[in-house]
Amino acid sequence: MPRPGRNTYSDQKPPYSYISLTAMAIQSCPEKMLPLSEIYKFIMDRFPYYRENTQRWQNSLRHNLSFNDCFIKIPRRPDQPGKGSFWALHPNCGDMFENGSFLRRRKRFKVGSMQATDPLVPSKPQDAAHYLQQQAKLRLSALHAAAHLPQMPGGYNLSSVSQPSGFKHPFAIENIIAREYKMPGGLAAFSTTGYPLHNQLTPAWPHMYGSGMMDTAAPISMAASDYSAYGMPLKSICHGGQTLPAIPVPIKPTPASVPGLPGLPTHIPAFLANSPQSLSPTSPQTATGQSSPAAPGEALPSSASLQSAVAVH
DNA sequence: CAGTGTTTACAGGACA
DNA sequence: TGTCCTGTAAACACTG
Repeated sequence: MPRPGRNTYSDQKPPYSYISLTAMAIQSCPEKMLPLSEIYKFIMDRFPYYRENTQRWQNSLRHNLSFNDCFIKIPRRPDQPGKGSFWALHPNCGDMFENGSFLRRRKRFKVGSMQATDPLVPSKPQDAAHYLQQQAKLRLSALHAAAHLPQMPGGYNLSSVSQPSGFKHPFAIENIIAREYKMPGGLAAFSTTGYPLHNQLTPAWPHMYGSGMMDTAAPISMAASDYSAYGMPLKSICHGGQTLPAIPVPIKPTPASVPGLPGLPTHIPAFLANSPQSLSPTSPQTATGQSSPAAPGEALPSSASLQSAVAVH
């Protein structure tokens, strides 16, 4: 396991498998699905190690996408031209890494043999893709609606519409990082002195740092809502932005999920959502819900809000 | 033609 | 030690 340097081991290989990296990329996007090129971009933005030998690791990554059932290919629709499909995580693949290691999975995710995590989630890839696309539609509508919701006094407090259960997908960078906090020995320092998330994020995610998305006190603005957590305009991800599939997808529905809208919005990784300070192990990033910052991820409406939002549309 | 997606093969490491 | 997972390479087909 590579040991992070004092401030970074940016040029060393990250302690994540391609599956982890890909899952991170997908999870980091509020739409919970990304085209291959955006997955590449995410990894290269965040991990300088992968800015070299691109052909090698990108081939490996593509191999993983095709080979592993935990990734689902979601075809573009006619109104979203472009090359390649979107890739999403299978809704039931949530606990592959529950052994705490993101280098090696506890077990390989197989569609046929997987545990029925959620009866509402189709197990067949095609059905799952369709399911994800439907969820995406709902999410996009919700995002759109949320962006036009009237401002709450003192600003639109997104935490009030965030997932109440605080569920975090195991693939979320937030969880990956958090897990590493708990790791004894080497990786203990990883998250604090390891990847320079802040340093890398700052230039790479100007919209967050610049628009108040990362500012715990700043209300979410319309401008901010126009941008995904990916640091690029939602419109560009959504290819026109009106109907497109790219909406976040629930990985594991929460008990709070509304029937009919299983597990709707989940979250956005905290590293996208929180200020750099909150990456500290001692930071109260766990205080999600109440004082939770108006993070892009938390910006997703709750299931109930979603329903009404969708209904409005 | 470049990018994307699929498949096969093999080596190496982790784990039971 | 055998099995499983991961990483890598390569060939090939498809598509915009």
